[in-house]
Order: sequence, then C-alpha cells, then structure tokens
Amino acid sequence: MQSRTERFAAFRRALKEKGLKSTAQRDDIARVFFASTRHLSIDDLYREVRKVNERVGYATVYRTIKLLKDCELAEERHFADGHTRYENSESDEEHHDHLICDNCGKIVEFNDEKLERLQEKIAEGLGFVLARHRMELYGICRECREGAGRLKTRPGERG
Amino acid sequence: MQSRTERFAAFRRALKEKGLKSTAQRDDIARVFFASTRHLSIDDLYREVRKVNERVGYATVYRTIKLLKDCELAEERHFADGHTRYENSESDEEHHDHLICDNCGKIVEFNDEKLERLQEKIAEGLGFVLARHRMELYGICRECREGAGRLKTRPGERG
DNA sequence: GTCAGTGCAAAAGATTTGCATGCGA
DNA sequence: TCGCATGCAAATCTTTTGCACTGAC
Repeated sequence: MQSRTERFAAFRRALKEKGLKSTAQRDDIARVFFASTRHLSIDDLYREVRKVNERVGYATVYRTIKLLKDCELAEERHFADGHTRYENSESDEEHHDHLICDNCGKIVEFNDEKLERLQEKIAEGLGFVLARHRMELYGICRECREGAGRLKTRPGERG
Repeated sequence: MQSRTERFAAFRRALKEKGLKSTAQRDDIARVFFASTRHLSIDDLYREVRKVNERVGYATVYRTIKLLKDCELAEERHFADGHTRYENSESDEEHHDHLICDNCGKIVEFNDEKLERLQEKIAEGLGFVLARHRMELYGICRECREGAGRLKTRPGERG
C-alpha cells in the first residue's frame, strides 16, 4: 500500500501535471485526508483540517476533495444513511467492500475473490460487461451482539 | 407477487391501523407509485401524480413516500449517481439486486441464491449477523455494446 | 506581475417544517 | 365537530458558485 507520504507526493505531482498550484490549504486538506481513518464526511474533514489550519473554508474542502477524486486518490461513497463520505482509494491495492454494523456504525472492509468472480458471472449471464460494483452488507457485529458494543453512534466512525 | 390492488389495500389497512386518515392525495400517490415502473425519484412521482390530481403538493409526496417506507411498501435507494429513488419493495417476493448500464441507464434486477449465501458466509466470518445488504453492479449492457443502445439517458428509466 | 486559488456569502437543489386552512371520520 | 392532513412558503441542509482579494509561481 502507498504510504501517506507517497499519496501526498502523488497529489502534488498530479497538481503540477495539470498546471494547478499547490497551496497551504490544499496541502493541509490532503494531508489530513490521507492520514484519516477513512470514510470521512465533508464535515468531518472540514473540522479536522480546521484544527490544523484555521484559514480553510468549507468551499475549499469541497473543491479539494473534488480534485482528489479526479486524481483517483479519494473515492466518494453514498452509504444507506444517505450521507456522502469519502475514503482513501487504493488503486494499487485490492478492491474492497464494506460490512457495516447497524448498531455501532463500525465499518469493516473485506475482499473476497469468490464474490468478485460470482458477480462477473452474473453480469455476464445478463449480457453485461461489468465495470465496477458496489456492495454493502449491513448487520450487527459481535461486540454489539454481546452487549459490549457502544451505543448507537454516527456511522462512519471507526469501531 | 402482490398485485397493485393488494398493495394499495395493504397501505389503507396500515393507515387505519395507525389511526391515520386516507385522503385523496395519499390514495393517488400510492396508486401511482404501485403502478410505476419502479425506481422513481420524488420528482418523477410528483409529476406522475400531478397528471392524475392537480391538487397535490411536493411536500405531500415526500410525506406520503415516508409513510410508504414505514409500511415497508417502498424502499429508498441511493444509487451511485447520488440521486435518491424509490421502488416498490416486495417483501413477499424474493429480494433482488441491481445491474445498471453506465451508458443507457437501464436497470436490470436479478437474484442469485449463491450470491446471497456467499454474503452470509462472509459476514459470519467477520463476526457479523447479516441483516440486509445492498449491491449494485455497473457495466455496459449488450445493446449499448453493439451500438444499438440509446444515447446516455437519465438512469432510473426503464430500458 | 499575473492569474489561479481562497473565503465569504449568496445561490441552487433537495428535503423538512410551521402554519392557517381543508376535509375525513 | 375535531383533529389530522394539506399546500404553500419559509426554513434546513448540502453542495456549488460569483466575486473581490490573496498568494503561488
């Protein structure tokens, strides 16, 4: 997996290639994003960045996350709660899906080769050439079932 | 599968049970929704209902679709385009997933037992008890690959 | 110095809510 | 009649945009 530093460097490189400028705001937002525990909402990101740099506006966070998406360094996700979240996309790493606890909001990532192949087969059987997919499993995690789980929290937090 | 009439009756029954009233607006919205080709946006639904009944406001469509969700007669979906759509949920029928054409927006429903079982197994392996899931496959359908496909249209339309 | 980048506030789009009135039971 | 349901408009919430100013190159 790419390190934070590598991703950060990749971002600056991408900016330069497109003839865009590196700025303190972009740097700070990218750094916070790459260092994050993933699945951040814009608001999460904004608040984290403000801790580091007071001089960052909401609009710039939106504009920068869009740049990160363009560079394929961030991925946008719409989970079932309707809130948009962003995660580090790891193009050089394996694709993964999500398993989400309905009680505590914990998000577990997983990858299953058998599943991927089965999806391809299903799509093929219906005449499609598969480009990508999205899959989320929702349930209750072991901790919550055993009563040790935290009370309901905002999904997106790391468990 | 429940007929439109049965679903409509179920809705009115549910309202009565909750001590809520049946009104012309609710009836019309529900009827249009049950008769629909599925995957309607609020706006789609509003426009369809207005054809039948001029005296329906946007807010009432929102309020009624929420009632339908509560009765488990409608299901909310957030596809990757970020737009919220609603479909008839068919609790008595088999669960299904979606295969969506990136070019023409066609939505094909499918159900695969093997896939369902595999998901259960994956969740179990990670300590979860699975409650539900969401899966969407995106790709290009045969018609579009063969050049016969319509040009890009709004997703959600029936192909 | 130039022009892209920024913050702010206003705009835009989606959804919800307050309130006076309408209407079902 | 009584109180829930409705339409409208205003309020929210999220995201985008216009504009004058700032700062990277």
